[in-house]
Amino acid sequence: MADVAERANVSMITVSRVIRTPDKVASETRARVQSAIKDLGYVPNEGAGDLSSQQNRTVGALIPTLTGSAFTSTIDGLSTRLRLAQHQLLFACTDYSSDKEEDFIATMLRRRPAGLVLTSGTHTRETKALLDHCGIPVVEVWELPEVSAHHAVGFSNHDAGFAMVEYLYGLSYQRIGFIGNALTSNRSQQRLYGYEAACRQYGNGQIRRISDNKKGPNNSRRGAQEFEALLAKWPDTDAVFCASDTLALGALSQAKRMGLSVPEDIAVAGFGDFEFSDEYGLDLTTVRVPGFQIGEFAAQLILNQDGLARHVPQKIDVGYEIVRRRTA
Amino acid sequence: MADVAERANVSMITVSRVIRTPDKVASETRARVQSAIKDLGYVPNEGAGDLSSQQNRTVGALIPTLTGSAFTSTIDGLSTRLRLAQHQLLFACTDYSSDKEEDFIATMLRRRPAGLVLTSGTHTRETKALLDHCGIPVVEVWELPEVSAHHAVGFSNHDAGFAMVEYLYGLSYQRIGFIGNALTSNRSQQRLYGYEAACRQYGNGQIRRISDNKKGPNNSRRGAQEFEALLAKWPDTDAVFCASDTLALGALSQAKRMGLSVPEDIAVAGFGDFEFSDEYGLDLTTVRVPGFQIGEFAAQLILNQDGLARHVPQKIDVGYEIVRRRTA
DNA sequence: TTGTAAGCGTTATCAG
DNA sequence: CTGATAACGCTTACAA
Repeated sequence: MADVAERANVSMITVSRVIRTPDKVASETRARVQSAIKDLGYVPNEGAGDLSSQQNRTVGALIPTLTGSAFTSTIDGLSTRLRLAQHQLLFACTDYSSDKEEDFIATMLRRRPAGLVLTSGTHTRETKALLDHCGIPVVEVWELPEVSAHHAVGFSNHDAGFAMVEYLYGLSYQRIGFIGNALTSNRSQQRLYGYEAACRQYGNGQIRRISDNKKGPNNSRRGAQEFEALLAKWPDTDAVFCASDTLALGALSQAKRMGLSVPEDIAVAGFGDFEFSDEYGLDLTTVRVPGFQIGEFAAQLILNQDGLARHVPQKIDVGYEIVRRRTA
Repeated sequence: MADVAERANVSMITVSRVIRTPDKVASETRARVQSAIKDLGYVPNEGAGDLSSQQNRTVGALIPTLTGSAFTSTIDGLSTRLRLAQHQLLFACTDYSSDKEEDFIATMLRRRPAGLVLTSGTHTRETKALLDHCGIPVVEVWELPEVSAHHAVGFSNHDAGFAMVEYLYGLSYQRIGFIGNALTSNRSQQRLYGYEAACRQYGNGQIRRISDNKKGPNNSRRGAQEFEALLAKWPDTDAVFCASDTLALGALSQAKRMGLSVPEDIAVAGFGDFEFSDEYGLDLTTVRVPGFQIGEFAAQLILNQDGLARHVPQKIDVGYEIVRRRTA
């Protein structure tokens, strides 16, 4: 920057102004500085600028994993919206580990980001303390906690689960099972609660669910295994609600192996409306959630807070939608 | 930091040492400083540290999009490996736009990252200039350019395409088509070239491909459309090689709609071995690539360069694997 | 083992 | 409209 200033015969602060507030510089001077910048290939050091101005155009985001994840569109949305505001995204995968999450959050906080976007409402005690004292906006996405000190952009997983099971009952299915490891996240847990509530309201309240407490991700393999176990235990099950489309894919796969036709012998419903869900004649009935929008809203929320003293945590409900296809 | 120093009755530099090189501080002093840090909830400002030490523990990564992308596992791998080295990931989605790419790269460079990971070998003139003069290691992933000023971690898309088509000829398929928009990336282009080379070597050299020059992503819809158009033009086609599994999914979907059975009437091969590819009796024959490893290697390459003067660009070939399943 | 002084590259503040 | 000066929070280099 000193070189640019010298070449343009101005002081450094004028170079700074040309970059940040071009209007406040005489057009002649501006032109001189701009060509000096170009000639020298000068790239401003934003870190130094942040330090000096006590601002930061960085936002941190944490996701369990990206592979086969429902959150990819949310990250796309975040990235897209942040770019428009000249902000950058610090990103990390926690791999479903609370310890890694804590580690990542602590590390990100050292960069003094303008905000943090999280996909997990459950944190270690240490993490909570970090979050409560860091003084930047924290946005939880893909859920809508009743009480929370932080912002949230999402929807009611309970209500969405309830709505899907209600829909199944409306189609006259009577003996509905639940597939999915509810322990992987609060989201899965809430979908399970929604399922249970609907069973109580529309059915006889019986819960059909293999709760083996096995750890592990909600992948297709698990969907297939739980489907098989569920039918072994309750052979007259006529529908299953899966906590994710990936689980549903496994369930459909297993149904096929077992010679069951869907939805005639058994109906299958998923959650998420993943890319593959309406393809290959899969035609999966599922719950659609506006993932990209969630990312955009989360970014916007953080951008809005910029510089503000802390105030009331906001909640944005983006809703959900039952997508009726062939499997139920 | 000044507060911590005062509370522990030491100078700031001692606090700094306790954080960065604890061994170089007397254990008593260290304990005093550490408890002061804890009491005050002090979080070091890494940006300030970077500025002072002229280092940076940040790595930038750019991919077209995350949704339904083959690169998600690579980002997971990057994030995982970087964490072990206490580095952080700056991430952005270019949305297949060269202009956005240029914008993102310019913006990231302002943060003075330790390195850059890119998924696109084709850049605007401006971008190339930026990359050549930025003085940090740049790693191109998912391909292996013959000549390049940058590092690369990937595999030969040409050879992988060739190998798959060679495999199809080995199964006695004779009239093989290609599905996919080769213009979306150099990777698709190379896969097409590989297909063409195999057709020349093992077949009569005829190229069956709908080159409508339509822009747009290689999604399932496109796979279905191209499949239909291909068969309309060459009804006796007995196999298709798709440039991605997502395209293949669309092709399979369309085959089903057209009442064709796979692989009896027509074989279908994909590329990528996405999560869904061996599920739901889809059993897609495809090419597997170690995406996670690519990310890990790319991170490692950048970490290795840290502080070094620039030297010979390295190329790491992670290979590929034909995954033989039911569709071909 | 600890401390002092200088400086990293930028911007806020106040003057002119 | 432009500039001088003093930070921003930390680390290097050198001293003690």
